[in-house]
Amino acid sequence: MNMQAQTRKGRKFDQVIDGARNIFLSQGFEGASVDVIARQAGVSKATLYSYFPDKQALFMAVLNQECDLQRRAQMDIEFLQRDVRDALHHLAYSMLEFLMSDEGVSIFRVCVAEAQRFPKLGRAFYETGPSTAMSHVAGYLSTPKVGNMLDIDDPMKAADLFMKLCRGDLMLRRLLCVSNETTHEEVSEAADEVVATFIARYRKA
Amino acid sequence: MNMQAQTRKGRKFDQVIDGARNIFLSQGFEGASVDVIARQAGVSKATLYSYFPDKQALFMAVLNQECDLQRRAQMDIEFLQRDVRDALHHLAYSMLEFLMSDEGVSIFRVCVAEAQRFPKLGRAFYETGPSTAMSHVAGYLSTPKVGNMLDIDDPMKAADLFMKLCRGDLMLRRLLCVSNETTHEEVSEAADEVVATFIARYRKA
DNA sequence: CAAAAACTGAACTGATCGGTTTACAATGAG
DNA sequence: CTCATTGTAAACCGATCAGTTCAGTTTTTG
Repeated sequence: MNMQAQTRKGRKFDQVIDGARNIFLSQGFEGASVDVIARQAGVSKATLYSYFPDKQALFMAVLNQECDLQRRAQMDIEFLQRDVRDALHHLAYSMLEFLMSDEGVSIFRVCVAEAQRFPKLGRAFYETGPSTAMSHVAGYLSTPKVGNMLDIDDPMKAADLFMKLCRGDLMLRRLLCVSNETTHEEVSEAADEVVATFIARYRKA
Repeated sequence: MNMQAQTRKGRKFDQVIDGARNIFLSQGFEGASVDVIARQAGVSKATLYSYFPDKQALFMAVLNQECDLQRRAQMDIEFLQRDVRDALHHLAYSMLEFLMSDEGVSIFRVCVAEAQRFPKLGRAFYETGPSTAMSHVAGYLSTPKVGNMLDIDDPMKAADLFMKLCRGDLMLRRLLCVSNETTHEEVSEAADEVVATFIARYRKA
């Protein structure tokens, strides 16, 4: 009967999420007023509140959608086939691209900002975001192919290192709005550096 | 005539800064109301506004004081004397201790949170905080003593790596309020890991 | 002591915000 | 067509907040 599997409740649901996403990511949680979100979404405030009980629930919905998207986009299986060095570079590059993107920076900023007064949010973000990513990396690092080249005893610790290496001065400057532009060359160079350091740490003795 | 070198303007100046520090670091910038700050400082709101033109200026004053304190506390020269490995460990340990402390986390959180709507703050924090620290580390890494043991061509890049290595999963969990407790052993272990990786990357060929 | 400077407490302004309500219009399925 | 669902616009509520004002008190200073 229904073309869509489930129209959540009404036709405007997606508009609301999209509008909220826009405003939240550019203004933060406190900075985003519900009136502005409703206007941006092209929806009345009453409609918005018929979908979500309050502002926090709306924010959580946006966060979940965003993390889902990122998770899906990451980790195309194809790269597992490549040479380990190439695969690591690809992995570092795509992770850096996300971390440095407007979306990545915004969502991280907002979650860190609100974590104290809204702990459920911090935890949700950590688990659907960085923690999941780290597990994926650890999974790859446990592969026999990697085991041939590197001597990794604790894959989670190694994955932590790998991700640490991606979060450097570049990202700090972005988070703090010191410099807002980053070239693809800079990113690729940074990815080189990540791989070099990672292999230096874990190469076979 | 005056016992103190300079009483800035009035007697209550320090009270105001201290009170503001308390509230800002625990509640964030938006979350801290000026009335609450004044009450915490034991000062009338009128007095507070006689020292600072507005809430942002007050926050900047707190930030500057905080970064000054941390800068002064860091980098005791004594550690330069030690064995390089020990010195690096000491450096990593004290940096980690600060990054994981309530103060360190709070100030970082607030600055990241407000950087977008208050860019001057982000820049000020970056420069008096992480950037200065990185320069200090780079300075030490340029030392002949270090040069004897490690092969560092670009000290700033190396310092960036060193600091990256300090900002791992542990700190992420703290920032996002996933886990609020960290033992000294965990920190010391993390410092070991920092040093091991750093030396692996830069040891002489 | 006397005058100037610093401070107080409380009321007040003007604005914003999250969330609710109400009276009404558009939509869409049977 | 009919009627329930879904949506709208705007007023409204109660609360909070940054910043000001002012009449009066305390502290400092000379």
